[in-house]
Amino acid sequence: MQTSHSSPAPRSSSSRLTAAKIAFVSESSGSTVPRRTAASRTSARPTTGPTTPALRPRSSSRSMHTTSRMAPSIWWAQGLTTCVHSDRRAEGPGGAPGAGSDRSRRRGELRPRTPIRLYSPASPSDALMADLPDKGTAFIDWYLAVVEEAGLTDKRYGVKGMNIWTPYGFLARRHLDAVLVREIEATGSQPVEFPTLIPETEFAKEKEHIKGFDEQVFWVTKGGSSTLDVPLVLRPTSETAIYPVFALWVRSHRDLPLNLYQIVNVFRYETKTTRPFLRVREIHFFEEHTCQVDEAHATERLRSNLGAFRQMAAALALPYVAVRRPDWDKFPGAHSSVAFDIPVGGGRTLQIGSIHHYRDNFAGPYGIRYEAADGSQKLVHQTTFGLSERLLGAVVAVHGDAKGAVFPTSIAPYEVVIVPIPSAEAGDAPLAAARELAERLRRAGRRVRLDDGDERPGAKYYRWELRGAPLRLEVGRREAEGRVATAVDRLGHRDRIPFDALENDVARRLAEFDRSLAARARAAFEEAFVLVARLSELAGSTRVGVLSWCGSEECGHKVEAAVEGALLGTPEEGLPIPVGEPGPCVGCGSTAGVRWALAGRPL
RNA sequence: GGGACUGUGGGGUAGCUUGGUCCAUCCUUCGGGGUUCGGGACUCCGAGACGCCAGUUCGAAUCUGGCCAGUCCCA
Repeated sequence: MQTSHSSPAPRSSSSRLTAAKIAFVSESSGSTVPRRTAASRTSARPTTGPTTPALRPRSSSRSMHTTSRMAPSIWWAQGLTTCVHSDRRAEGPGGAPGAGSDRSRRRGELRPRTPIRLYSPASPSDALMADLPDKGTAFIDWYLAVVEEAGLTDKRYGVKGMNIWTPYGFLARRHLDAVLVREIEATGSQPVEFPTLIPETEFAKEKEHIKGFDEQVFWVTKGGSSTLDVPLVLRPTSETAIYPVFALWVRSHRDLPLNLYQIVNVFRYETKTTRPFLRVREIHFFEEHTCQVDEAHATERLRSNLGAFRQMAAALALPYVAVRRPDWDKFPGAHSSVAFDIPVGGGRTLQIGSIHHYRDNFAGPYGIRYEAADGSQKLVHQTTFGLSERLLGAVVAVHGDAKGAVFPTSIAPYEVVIVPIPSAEAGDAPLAAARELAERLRRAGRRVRLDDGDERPGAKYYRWELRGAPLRLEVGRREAEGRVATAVDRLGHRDRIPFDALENDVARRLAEFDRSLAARARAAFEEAFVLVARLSELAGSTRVGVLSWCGSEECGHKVEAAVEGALLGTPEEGLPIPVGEPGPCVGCGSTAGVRWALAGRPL
């Protein structure tokens, strides 16, 4: 099919430049942000030229139900004066369902509508709350609505699967990257960055690897109007970019181990439906590549990676299972692969990272040899460790709730949001107090945002809950006079924080919030697995199945057919339910070589 | 790879079947003014769209073709 020459060049680059000029004014550095700068006033509106195809909204039958109101115009870049308010029905005259003409009714039949049950309020006060699809019954619609309405991404870009990192999403990503960098460097890995383009001649050296990625690569075949002698691959991952150079760098056992990582964008031509952060064509990718003296050291390196990931996942409060993938689902070219899977509800799972043992599969074709202490020439054993922006999607998917996103403080764009409550009688006091608190928290190293926009306080509460800010400080007349702030965390815990104890109490509240968030995620995680003794129990299961498996591919495929998903592999770490010895294989009844395995439906 | 469907302001929509009453409806949004502010404020004024290109026609958002973009289903 489209293996070569598939470069979906956007039509009108000039119109996209216009889009790029949209002002990104205020999401930046954390603290106080002036309302409505001159820049935002003048450049906020994209020009509506005769044709701006790249900016056209994509429409779908689904999106009409989901990301309705408050789509990301650039309210997030302004003084945040707009509100999330929605008239809940959008059914003024003419909007009422069923009131259309014959034609529209006919069309309604033609267009299969995803039945979306809107969040059903549990109490009258909740009725005003979330206007999001229900997370439990319409997960993907809920997810899309949250990432867009929270201002984490803008997918209105002319290339499918290539979305825009808006300021709020970019900040979250930057903090996420910082966590990854901190933990991987703690294990002695060093940063590098290799080029984006790979010559076809290098790309083609490892057969399994190419077979795995061949259908997913974007090709660069021309420079200007002349055809390139050697076509270039836009890296779908960087093995083939890095390993020819490793062959130059590694000469002696004294050069080993070589532990390097990079955080770069990689490109994969996804043909299926794309989802922001979860399945994209331009991937924000973390990849560690190492060379070790032998297999034992490589295994040790992977053990170290497991430890690093444990720390990363803990920082994100994400419970996960480390699962050894079956042979037919290994990374292309790997000897073995262990993936990190998380349940995201309804029996669905999401792979949020993986580590791979290559043995010398790549070292051979790429000639990565060293002279050992005894003078012999040996091939290195290699490992890799891969993570991506999916981690951000996972944070939304796991922690998010009926009110929207929820960020752990480790990667929250703003840890603390301060909302002043002005009133005629209080005058400037609330705002002055809010400024004081913001400045002190900023000095204390907190990421803080003072929301002094024009909206009413309640609108700001809803917005920052949707956006997932861990802690909100409310400062009105009472707080200003009593010098005690009202603190409400994203899980609803309410507290009072004396101005005098601000820095310490905020730190304590944030720590408590993180613990609560982790506990909530952990509780859901523990409910997400179920022991399964028969294949028939897998059909329609809303949990991840834990079953006995003989290890054969044949039985593996039986399992996959039964779950209408995948046999994820054998759990090695993190399975939250106690299991004893595996019983007979659910596929063939054999008791020889049985091991536990997980069956789920990858998202 | 095969099949089906959809494209109307920033977002969601009405209008399309039967072409004219449409310099396109309503909600939201955006800009400006005023009054407000302890859980999604109100008000006044203003702004913004028929995916692109051809064709049919006196006349196209509406019909036809191609293209582009997107969605779903099957392999």
